[in-house]
Amino acid sequence: MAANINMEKIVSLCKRRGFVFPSSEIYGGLGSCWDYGPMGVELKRNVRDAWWKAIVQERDDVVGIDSSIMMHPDVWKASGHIDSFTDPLVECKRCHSRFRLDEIAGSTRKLLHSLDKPISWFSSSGDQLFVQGLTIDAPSSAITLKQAELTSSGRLNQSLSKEILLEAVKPASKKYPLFVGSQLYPGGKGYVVGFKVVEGRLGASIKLVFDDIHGIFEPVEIVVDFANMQVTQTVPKHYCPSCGGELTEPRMFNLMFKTFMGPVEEEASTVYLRPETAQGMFVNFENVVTTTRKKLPLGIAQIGKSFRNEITPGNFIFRTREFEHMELEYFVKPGTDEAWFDYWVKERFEWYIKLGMKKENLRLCQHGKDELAHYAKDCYDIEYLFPMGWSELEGIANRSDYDLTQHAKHSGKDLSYFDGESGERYIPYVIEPSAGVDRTVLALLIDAYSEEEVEGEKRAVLHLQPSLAPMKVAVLPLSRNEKLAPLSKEVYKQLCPNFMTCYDDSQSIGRRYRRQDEIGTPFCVTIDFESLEDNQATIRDRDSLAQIRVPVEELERTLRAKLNGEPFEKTPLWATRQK
RNA sequence: GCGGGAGUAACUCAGUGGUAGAGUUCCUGCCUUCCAAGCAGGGUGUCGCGGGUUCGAAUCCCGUCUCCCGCUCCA
Repeated sequence: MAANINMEKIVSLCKRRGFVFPSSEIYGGLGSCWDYGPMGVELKRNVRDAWWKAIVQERDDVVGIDSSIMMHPDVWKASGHIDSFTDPLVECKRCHSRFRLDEIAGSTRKLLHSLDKPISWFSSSGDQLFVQGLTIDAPSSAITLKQAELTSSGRLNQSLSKEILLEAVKPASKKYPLFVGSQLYPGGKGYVVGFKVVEGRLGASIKLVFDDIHGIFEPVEIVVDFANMQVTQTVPKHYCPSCGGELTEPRMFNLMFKTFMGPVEEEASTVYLRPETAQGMFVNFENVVTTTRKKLPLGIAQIGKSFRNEITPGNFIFRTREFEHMELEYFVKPGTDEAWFDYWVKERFEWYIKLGMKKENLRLCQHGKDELAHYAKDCYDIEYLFPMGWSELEGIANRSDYDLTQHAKHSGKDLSYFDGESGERYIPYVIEPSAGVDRTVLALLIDAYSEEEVEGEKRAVLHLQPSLAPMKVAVLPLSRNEKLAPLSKEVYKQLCPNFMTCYDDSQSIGRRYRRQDEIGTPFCVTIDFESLEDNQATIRDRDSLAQIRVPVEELERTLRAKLNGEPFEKTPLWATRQK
């Protein structure tokens, strides 16, 4: 992404040129919902088509389906979405940050996973206070003291209550680990923490809360009781990872949209809007296998809307509650899954480059074991450098045999596959590349957008690959002079059955070129007065501004060749003709 | 939900109590006009909504709605 591109520019362009509008705008808009306009719908359709072509059309091992958005409620029980899409959330009472409870507690590791022995020793000399004996199992080089507060009367300096960064550095000596100020040192096996006490005396006790700055480790609370010369350690229930504050009781949130099937709400059964299209492929696995007579490896692909009641959507069309998925479930023999996983990671990454995205704006990112979804054995993200930072375009997951096994269990149907070649029967593994259409559209817009100088004037242009451009050709009479209209209209009529073509005769020719640049139209066909005599028209190339002149009857063939990537000659014709 | 920001023309925004503005865009006309040309015209607004204060409110007060950003999440 170029440095001068921000989201506002893209949002503004989308609004002005008819790519994306806020949903229900005359009513003030609806949060996180967006409508695609005349240009946007073409671009989006082209993205879908490109995916479908690469995944279904050009492969003999993948077929498509289109399953319904509402599915049997038991599907979501089997898939695990009822459980894992229902996240208990807690909120910090102090800074009001919100977290998933399992992120803070369940999946985190203990910062002080063990104490060799209860902390039983401390000394105080001069103006320093030392606590010794903490054994910290922390690979990270820095942890933070999140909180230090007096818990009984005393005169420890208040400055201890502000956040202090504790850095692990080498001890000066193994025998006598040193401590200075508020730094934490690894002392052989354990750690020693020392605090500078400005005003302290026996009779006070102090509570310390330690936390890893990366938020990976569970916070630990240590109370040093000076009166009784005791140090006690407790693992507090939960503290806010960002400020160390107290958290509220967890509340349940279900990320799935719920609705009712049947006209009377009370009597109707609850159904969910699908949060992914994948389950449609799993529940139809057997249907597809038997009707297509395909053998494994076999992929089932689908493009369609999904719905997630995200706590916080945002970043334009990047995260919305209603969005469009392009998902492939690729069923393979267990044991071959890892090779196929690698294959699809590579294949999918290449796809974005083939769409014309700049390679430096794309990267692969492997999920850590901790971040894996409930069904995943391994997962890679394809990320794009959006204005707000690297964010995910697509996830490629090895879902193992999780889904088919779950559905077999819940439905009572045998979903194993009989491999005629080896004579074995097994539950296939699944590799799932799952991409977001809207995100891809956004990334393409950002990637294609550029501001350039032409003859000292600025122009905004979308360098979209021709296959993606909403309009392929614009027919532009040089002026609105009535003599030019008949031939121009004739050319338009000739081209529009073949390409998405628009016609524009308002205002100056230069202005119209700029308009087309801004929506990414690759070619403009200009009819001038000479055309009336020689029956030739000019084709102007969006990227190079070069022009060529071809007979009207050759336009369709030439445009088709250029749209398919035939190179354009470089001399700007108008420049040589004018002077 | 919490915090911050913002709602005025299609877009970007100015306008701190006195006739609602600018630039861009858009439209029409003229011009044998090739990269946002020129000239001449033109259009646009419940100033987010509802109350209140005031002779008078885009402006001050109260309420309310919505959007954007962050937290969160992940395609």
